[in-house]
Amino acid sequence: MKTEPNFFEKSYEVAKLIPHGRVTSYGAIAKYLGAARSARMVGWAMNASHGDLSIPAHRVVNRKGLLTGKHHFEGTNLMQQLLESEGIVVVENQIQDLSTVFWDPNLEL
DNA sequence: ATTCTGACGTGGG
DNA sequence: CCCCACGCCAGAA
Repeated sequence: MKTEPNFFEKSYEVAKLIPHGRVTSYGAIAKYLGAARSARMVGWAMNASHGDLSIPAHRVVNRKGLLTGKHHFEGTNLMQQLLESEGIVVVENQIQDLSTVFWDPNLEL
């Protein structure tokens, strides 16, 4: 692989480490990986892991708490449905009380 | 090789 | 908080 496999590997690891009922941002993960400038690559990693149900990609949103990636999931509200199923309040693709449900790997780990 | 786009983030206004 | 511009890396056309 040309790119650092550790980047993707860690992305999956962190995603799996996200507690139930919590969410994090791509930038937080990217920063934890040491690639804060490549937050987009985290999203790309999630896309690659899209086939792995063990990776709760629905718990990963952008820093605004907006479900930007819901469009990549099946249907149109699967991501929101999953989040609400975990007790997270979501309105119009926007996570409410983000500061409460937010989970930062750098902070918690 | 060049250009654009994209599950993003930050800084200035 | 919003809007605008730039940076960032990887992949597709």
